[in-house]
Amino acid sequence: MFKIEAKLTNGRGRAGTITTPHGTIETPAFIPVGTKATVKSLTPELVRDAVGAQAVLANTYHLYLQPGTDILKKAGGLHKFMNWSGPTFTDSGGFQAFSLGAAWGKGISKMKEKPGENEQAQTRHINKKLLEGRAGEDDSETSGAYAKVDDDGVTFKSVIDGSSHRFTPESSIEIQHAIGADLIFAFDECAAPDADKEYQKKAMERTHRWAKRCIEYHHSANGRPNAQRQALLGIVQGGPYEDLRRESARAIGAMDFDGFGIGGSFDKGDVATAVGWVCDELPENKPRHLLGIGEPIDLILGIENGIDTFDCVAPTRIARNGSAYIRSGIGKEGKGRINLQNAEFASDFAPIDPECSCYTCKNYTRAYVAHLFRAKEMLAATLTSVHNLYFVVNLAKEARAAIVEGTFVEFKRRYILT
RNA sequence: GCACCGGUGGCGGAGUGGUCAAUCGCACCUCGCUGUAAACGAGGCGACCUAUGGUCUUCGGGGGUUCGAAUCCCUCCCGGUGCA
Repeated sequence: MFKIEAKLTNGRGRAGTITTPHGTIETPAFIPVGTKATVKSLTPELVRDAVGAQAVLANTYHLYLQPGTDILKKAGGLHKFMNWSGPTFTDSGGFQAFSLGAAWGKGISKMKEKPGENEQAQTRHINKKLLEGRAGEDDSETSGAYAKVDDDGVTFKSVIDGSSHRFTPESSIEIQHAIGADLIFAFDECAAPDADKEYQKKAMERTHRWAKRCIEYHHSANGRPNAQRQALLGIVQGGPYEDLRRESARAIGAMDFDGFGIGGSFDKGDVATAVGWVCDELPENKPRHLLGIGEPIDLILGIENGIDTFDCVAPTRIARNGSAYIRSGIGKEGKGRINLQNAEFASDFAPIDPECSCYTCKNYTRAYVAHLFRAKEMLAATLTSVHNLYFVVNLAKEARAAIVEGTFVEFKRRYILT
């Protein structure tokens, strides 16, 4: 299923291929997120041809709520339903235990500012939590407005209609079998970045127990049509702590998974370090997916540290919110992105990124896209999403070529000014 | 010509003697977004200063009443409606 073609001599990175029933993924690769069986604002044809994506990743929780498992089955599975003929992933729904649970309403993401790095941001979060009376809530279980975790599974409220639902490792895998993606993820618990080490350990151990249950259920489901064709990836947790990360990678790495996901919360700016710990412990002959991480700088450093595939909502989300990636400034004082809604771009008739050769940059100007945003036209999101996704997809492709050709150092230097 | 209603910050529109440099919405200016609760969220938006405070100038123009006016009175200008 996974084949390594080339490796870095002075790093953990590798170039390879993941073979699936719906085609091959050349790695490293960026996988666009299509949570509800759609990459927001794009047609599958744009995702394939304009973006050049090899695979997409959908979400079990969201598809289970809407349109529901039965519709996916009747449609003949995710591929047919959304008219995407290439490889697909589904996330297990475990992340929603975090985003709809501990993180709900707190304005926090899984990326934590390192202490002292941005005290204002930290203070803002704390104040927000105090204002909402949430500080210090919950003890043994992670709970929030829409999700509550216990040892057996997670109880959810639908964000659509408030109805109650429950996921367990078994039910998550069962639903993922019905959806029929080529690569599916074990059901895990993503602990909040503000959780203490004790809780991170607890969530990690729970994730390990759930991992075993996922494997058992997956392997026992021989009668089901999709099960044997689907690759099951286990998820490493452990938060920002090296000992937990290594412990988790060893435990998950020893289980009978087809590949691995690295999930959970990280210290901002230190993702690559944590990724390195994990990849040092994981078996080399299976693919590694970094869940939910994918800013350009993270891609470059993640690839260097042994990641094969990435998914991330950032390219499409910031696109819809008016920001576009540009090559200059990545990882340095420049931000590596521009906010097209800033006044300066209203009459800037250059392409979004002068160095980019995507469909948007070849045909449209910053001023035009800026106008679309101000006018609240849908095309703004489409054109900017095409650019941002092309940017990260292409970045991973360039990295792959650089690994194969032995020019990764030069590749890295082109983007990151050191 | 007479009568009535109305003129508030870029726009719309609150306020109708002190707690008003003036609620709110839009626009505008920034910032943030990392397994999508997200085409979203946050902050700013008269000027100046020895800034968790102070000073000055603002509610069509001018004048007045009052300790104090966007708010009351007089007058002028402008807009709308009605009657001749």
